[in-house]
Amino acid sequence: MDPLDYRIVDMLQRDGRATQLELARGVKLSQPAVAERIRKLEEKGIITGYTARVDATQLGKDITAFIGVSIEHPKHFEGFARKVAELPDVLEAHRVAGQDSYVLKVKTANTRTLDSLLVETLRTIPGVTRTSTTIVLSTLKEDTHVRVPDELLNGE
Amino acid sequence: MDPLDYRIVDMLQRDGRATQLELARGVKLSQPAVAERIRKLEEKGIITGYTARVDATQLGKDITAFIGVSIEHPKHFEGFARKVAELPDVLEAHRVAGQDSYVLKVKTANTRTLDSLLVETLRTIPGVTRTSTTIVLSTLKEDTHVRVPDELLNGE
DNA sequence: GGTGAAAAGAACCTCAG
DNA sequence: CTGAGGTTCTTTTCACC
Repeated sequence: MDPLDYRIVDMLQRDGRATQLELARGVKLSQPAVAERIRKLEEKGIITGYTARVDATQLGKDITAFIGVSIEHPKHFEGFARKVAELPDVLEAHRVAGQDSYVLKVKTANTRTLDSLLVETLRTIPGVTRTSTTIVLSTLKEDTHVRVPDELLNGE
Repeated sequence: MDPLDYRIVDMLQRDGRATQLELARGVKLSQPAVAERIRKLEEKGIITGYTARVDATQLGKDITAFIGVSIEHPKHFEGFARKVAELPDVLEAHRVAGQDSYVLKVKTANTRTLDSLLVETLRTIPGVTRTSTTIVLSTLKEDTHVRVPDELLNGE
């Protein structure tokens, strides 16, 4: 990983459909050199894929919420993880330090579907003792772009 | 938006570099028909862009955390929003209902940079009275893929 | 590691039907 | 929307530095 690799990663986060030639101009290398670097970045798992960003509201998901989930005993963690991984409205699931065992980020159609997710789905998973839901009123920023520090983009 | 549009959106979320021909095969339309639908989906803002997914850890961000921020009075909301939008380690910022005024999702290098973000940056923004930080221990799932309900992918 | 040139393959746009 | 055609662009390959 040298500064050129970091800059390629940065550019691809800004435009996931950038061509090798465009990237090559950006980093001042030849296009085959960029092709080789991208191949290695993907191989190393630094670039894990490419995706289209979408407006969830226009796909009928009007509610975003964070849900803290308490689980009574660590023996239930694995079962919980397996269940939650399959729920389509759960975009993220993190195990966390603190009161709650997990924090979920969900995008769901409306309050009815949120209610159903909470009481019919999450609370029926073994070990779940409590959920605490924080509803998002408005979103200022919702990036996935992991910024690379300037020191890494230039020369240390 | 008909089922074919939903399927195109779904496929592009899975592979943001899918070609028009690949998508055309997936939805059983001709390639020019798909090109036109994508153009309209972008124009309507349903597809908002394309991005490479990356492994934040390999880019030196070892810590993910959620930070609840309390602000003493709504008059400080706008200033807070402006400041926070520029912080590179803050990937998301949501105004929320409940105790806290905002919830931030951050990815940062280490505990030192997290501490600096909290005490040197966030707590110095006018109106911020309190922050509560929830550190992520492990992540089960961190998608951006907004799943489209099966009813919409097929025929209602 | 990188370059440059050239080949091979796709992608995308246009347009008549 | 389709199908075909043409143009352009990407990507791969390879000899050489």
